[in-house]
Amino acid sequence: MATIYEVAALAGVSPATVSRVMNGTKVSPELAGLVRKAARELDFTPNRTARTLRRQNSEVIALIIPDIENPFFTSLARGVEDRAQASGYSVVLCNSDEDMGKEARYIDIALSEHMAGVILAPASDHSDLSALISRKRPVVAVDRGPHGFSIDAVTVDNRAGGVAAATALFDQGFLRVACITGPSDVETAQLRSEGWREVAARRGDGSDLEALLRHTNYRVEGGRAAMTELLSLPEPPDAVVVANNLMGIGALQALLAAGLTPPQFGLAVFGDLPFSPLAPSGITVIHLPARQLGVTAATLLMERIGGDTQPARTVVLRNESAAT
Amino acid sequence: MATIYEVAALAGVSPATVSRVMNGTKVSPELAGLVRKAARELDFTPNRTARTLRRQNSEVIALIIPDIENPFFTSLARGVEDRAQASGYSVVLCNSDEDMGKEARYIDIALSEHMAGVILAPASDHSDLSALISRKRPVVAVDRGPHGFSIDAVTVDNRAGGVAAATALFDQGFLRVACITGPSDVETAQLRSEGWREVAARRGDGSDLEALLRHTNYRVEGGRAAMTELLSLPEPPDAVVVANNLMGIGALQALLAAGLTPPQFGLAVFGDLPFSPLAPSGITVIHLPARQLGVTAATLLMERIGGDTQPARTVVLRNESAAT
DNA sequence: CTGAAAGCGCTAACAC
DNA sequence: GTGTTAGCGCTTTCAG
Repeated sequence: MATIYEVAALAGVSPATVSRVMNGTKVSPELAGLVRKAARELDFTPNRTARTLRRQNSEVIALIIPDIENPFFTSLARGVEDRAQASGYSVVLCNSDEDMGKEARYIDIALSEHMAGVILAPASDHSDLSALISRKRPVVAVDRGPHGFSIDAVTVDNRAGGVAAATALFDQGFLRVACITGPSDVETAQLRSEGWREVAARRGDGSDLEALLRHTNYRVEGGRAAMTELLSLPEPPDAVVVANNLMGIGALQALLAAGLTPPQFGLAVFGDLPFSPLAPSGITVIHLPARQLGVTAATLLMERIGGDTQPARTVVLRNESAAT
Repeated sequence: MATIYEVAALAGVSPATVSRVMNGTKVSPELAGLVRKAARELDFTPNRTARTLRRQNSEVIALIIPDIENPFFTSLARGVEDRAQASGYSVVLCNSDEDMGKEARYIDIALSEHMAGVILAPASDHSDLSALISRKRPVVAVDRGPHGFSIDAVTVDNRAGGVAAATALFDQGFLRVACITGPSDVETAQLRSEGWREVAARRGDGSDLEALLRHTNYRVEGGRAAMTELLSLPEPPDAVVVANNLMGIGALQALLAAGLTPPQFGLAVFGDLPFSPLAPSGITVIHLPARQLGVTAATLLMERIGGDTQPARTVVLRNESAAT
């Protein structure tokens, strides 16, 4: 792998001049020509490692998400990517798999590779961002708040979404509205179920709410299992609020398997049902602006990378419910 | 950010000793203890950039895929990740977006960050891997062959899949079987449609095959548009082979919109229909072992990184069709 | 077993 | 406008 010195030698100039033409600093056209020719001949690729070491920063940002197989997060990733590319940054995607250990490892990599910044959807409420903070690296939390750390964040109003979902179901005439939500140490899971609880406490049939609440993983199987469980209760619910897209699919599978087709059984889901061949009918979906979350997070990050030092901001995006 | 020198000073040893402790080389227990204590106190994180510059290689591999929003590729990514993590490597995911320009940029980054290797699903037949090859970096192509470059590859038998798909449809009694495939410069798209053509030429009703073939992008909208077009033909088909999962969903949308429910209209799709709430009935799916493709590719890459220099291998995974 | 010192390839003062 | 040179932080001979 050719170095700047070899290029310099071939072009008959100093390494500094080569560096200058590679970086677009002013150099006389003749020399620039020679350098470019030499670089081409040697198939020269600048060594980013060396450059990063010297400059103490790179042009790549890390995006750490908890589930790369969830279309919500890939869509968010597209948003981040598009925005970052527009500013000349590349983004590398890291899958924490809802695991704080893996998350910590990726944070470590981002840090020690001197990446320009990181955007992350924390794997848990206890995610440790202190390494990022203490080294003053630009960070923004997305989808889930940065529990206990004072950094930029962009989320949606999950509690309001929970309220809207439950309200929609009660308005449709259902009486026993259950709730399937995510892990109890994940913010979105808590808030969404809290929204549901608030409404259910007021409008429910007075039965024990905790019996109608299920915490599970944010996956298809989790939703299916929880739904199956709820259906086999002595007094089963007649409707359910499901806290994410994947679990929504699982719940729907369980319902259909039991011969219950919405709106025969009430169903409200957070996030769009991905890749549905037909517009889901009889299902209330709380639309989550995934891509926009990504774009916004990237925008905030770019500002921080640019040197913005104002106090941490939290931006809350609107999520419209769309009953269908 | 603390350096090895500061740790050394605090521990009263040389930088070399600190380095040794951090890397697990033999050091007396007393010194090792002192070093670890100092490192902890200073919240020391080794600088990977410097290490990589010095060692000329890193412990991260790049995975470049053409569409991060396609569950087939995210599933493949999980396979790569799991296998790589098992060997102590981290993987960063790059989305080429079916764009050779972006792809080239990511290859460049992988190269100039001295990543240990790269696995990529080429954006096109003309993808330029020469930079990787000439620098002798470990590379393996996955899902799509490495057109014209002699490197390891892992694929499925796409032509056979096309044959199986078309055959299944004719066997079901359909007479005019059309085909919706991907971009004409993408290998999988070509091979899958070739498989179809071979069968259709033999068993079709003798009408012009090219009129029944559509090339489009590998996306939902592409599939939907192409299906709509086919349906509006003077002599529309009565069945269709669709070359990927996303287009399959689009095609299904168009069919349902037209009031045509499989198996009323024949449908065979490559790749599992993701996140389907119910097992698709009346649809033939050619199962693609996405995760396994990833695992296998990562395994080959790990071998190459380990120094294996045998001639380039191509491994072809089995893809079973499952009519349902 | 430990330390000194020479770079890895690049950039950025600082001279000229 | 261009060249010289001193590092960025780490690993790794090479001595001791």
